[in-house]
Amino acid sequence: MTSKTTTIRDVARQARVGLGTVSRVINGGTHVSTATNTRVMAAIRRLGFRPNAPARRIRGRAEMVCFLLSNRDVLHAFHARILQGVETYARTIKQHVVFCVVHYDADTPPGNILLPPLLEERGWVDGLILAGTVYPNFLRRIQSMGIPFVAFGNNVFGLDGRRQNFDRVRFDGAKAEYEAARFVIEQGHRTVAFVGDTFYPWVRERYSGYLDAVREARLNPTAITARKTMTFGEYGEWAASCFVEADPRPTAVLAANDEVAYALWRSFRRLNLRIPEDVSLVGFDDREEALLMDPALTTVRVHKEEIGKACMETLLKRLHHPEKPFTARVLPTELIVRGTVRHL
Amino acid sequence: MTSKTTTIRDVARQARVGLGTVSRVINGGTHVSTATNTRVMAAIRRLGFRPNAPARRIRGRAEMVCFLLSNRDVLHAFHARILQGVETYARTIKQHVVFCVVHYDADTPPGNILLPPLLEERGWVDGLILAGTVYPNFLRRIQSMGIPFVAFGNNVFGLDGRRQNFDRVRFDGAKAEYEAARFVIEQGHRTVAFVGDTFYPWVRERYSGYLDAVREARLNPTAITARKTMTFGEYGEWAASCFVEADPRPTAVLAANDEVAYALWRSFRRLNLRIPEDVSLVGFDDREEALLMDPALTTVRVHKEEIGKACMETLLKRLHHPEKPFTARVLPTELIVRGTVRHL
DNA sequence: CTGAAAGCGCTTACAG
DNA sequence: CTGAAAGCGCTTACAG
Repeated sequence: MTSKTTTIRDVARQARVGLGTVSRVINGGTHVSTATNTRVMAAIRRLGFRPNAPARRIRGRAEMVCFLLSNRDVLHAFHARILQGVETYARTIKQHVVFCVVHYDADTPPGNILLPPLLEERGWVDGLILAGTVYPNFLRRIQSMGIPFVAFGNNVFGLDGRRQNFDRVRFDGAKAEYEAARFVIEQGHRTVAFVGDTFYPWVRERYSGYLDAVREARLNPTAITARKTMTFGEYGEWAASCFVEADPRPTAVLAANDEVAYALWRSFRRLNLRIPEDVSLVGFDDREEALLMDPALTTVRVHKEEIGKACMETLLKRLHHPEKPFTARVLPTELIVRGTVRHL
Repeated sequence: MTSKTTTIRDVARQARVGLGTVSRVINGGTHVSTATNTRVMAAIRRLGFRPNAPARRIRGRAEMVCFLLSNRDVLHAFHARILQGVETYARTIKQHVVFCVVHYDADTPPGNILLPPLLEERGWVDGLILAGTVYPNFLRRIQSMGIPFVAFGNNVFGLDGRRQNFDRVRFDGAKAEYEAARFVIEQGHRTVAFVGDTFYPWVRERYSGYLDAVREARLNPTAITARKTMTFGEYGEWAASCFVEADPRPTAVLAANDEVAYALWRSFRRLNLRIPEDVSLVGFDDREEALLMDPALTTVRVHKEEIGKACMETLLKRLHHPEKPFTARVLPTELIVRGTVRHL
């Protein structure tokens, strides 16, 4: 938009050096004498020169990675926090990150999945961070692009144990839920329920952790895990109505995530069940809803920013060492005890 | 990463045409005979050729705009929806949009505000969409970059009436709040309060609409608008505690936004004030919290996706017609009547 | 309509 | 350490 953009050529003329020298200065000033370096720097400053980034990119300078969020209509706060982690870390290491969203069906053939123009076109990004829900068809689509990527593993479908040819960052949902269930049991609860649609692998994983803890304590599992095509909120409401009819009624409920927990909380209140006096409640994720509840929700905290940072680190390693074996990094979680579990 | 990237040159050889012809085909195929066009297309398909985007960008092809979100720690759902609108619309017109965040203090000198690398460097983006909180110093920083931009006007500080030399998209907060207050008054309420820190221009605007309606009805304004350095949630809690002591106690409260409304709702419940039986409540924004409340919150809906789309449209017009006068587009709002206002 | 050439802004060997 | 030249992958006048 400026009438005449100043280029590397202008700087070279101004500083009375060759084009290559200016280029070297821009790229760190190695192999340049201090004298010329300062002269060139001065010229750059005087002319207000700023290198044209896309031009540099042609030759491999200026790395750029893409944070690709799939199948989230509203930008989900959970993933937004992961993105935040990516951004923050990228800044410190002078990496560029662009954010893209994509929507697709689980049964669309890989070739028909429409990617954002920034990915469809070649040359923009060097690598990908996959967040959101990743079905196998999407994974294949991405793999066919032949571009390095790392996935937030908890949301990937069809990963069960099989050896995978891509990098992952994840947390151990089974272990986390096992610990949450242990905590509830230690508080004296004997009828502990789990609520969550196990169609989703990340719910299934949490469910298995719940089962481990309950069986270990020689209690009977009471779970609502049926597949239902409804939102997590609706699922919680539905589950709450099931519980009032249950006999014995659980004294504690582990919700697959905070969204389900919130819906349970609201529904229980409507049914005149007080929390935690009548029912104890534990969530998962530690999202915004957890603090909106009253009392605040006891839940499993997932360190979203850390996940973002780990994704970026993993991707960078891959970019610089394409031949190394694939990794699956596992991040810790943390049980946050607030006010929704009663000691019996 | 592919061993040998195929270029326009490979396509030209394969199709037995010149480089220029391939370029023309890529860029829409005008001024090319149907025969050559199909031959080139075939070659492109066979070779799996995809043009290198940054290379095209050097010469002005491939437009790219930036959605710049400022001073939002967690990606605020409100702005996320605006971004969604931008993305969705951009897709239909084959525009690229990159998302960036920036953090700064209101009193940092413009020159010292650190922008994301994607903006600091030249050549990446053609235009900017400013969302988040925009203080005057930030506005100056952006303007000094000499790059076209459009701002989501409601969140810009220091805009009062003055003629501005940039494009804006906004909604009329005063009119919206006027209508909300009118509605409450028509339901029979005579003591109607407003809660919100008028330090924020968008709150001040809503407050003025509230005042208009109350005065028009010859009622006494009862407002809590003091400047407090706390979150909106804390502000709501604090305001609730003020109200229980007030005499006469307001029968209805207009909250500056849904976050304040949620805090009021929770605080009132703790104080054993039922909503809407004892106090009626109206929010603003129609964010996620509105539906988390029980009963659901009556609030003013802001069409966030529409704002995003309008921003993109405005920016594109500016990009293609740099000389046209600046515009301030005003989008409609909508009062969503749910369950928190009682008919007296 | 089409090819050959010059050019975009930068980087990278290549000599010195 | 440094300049002149060739090159990155693409686009844009320029002839024809």
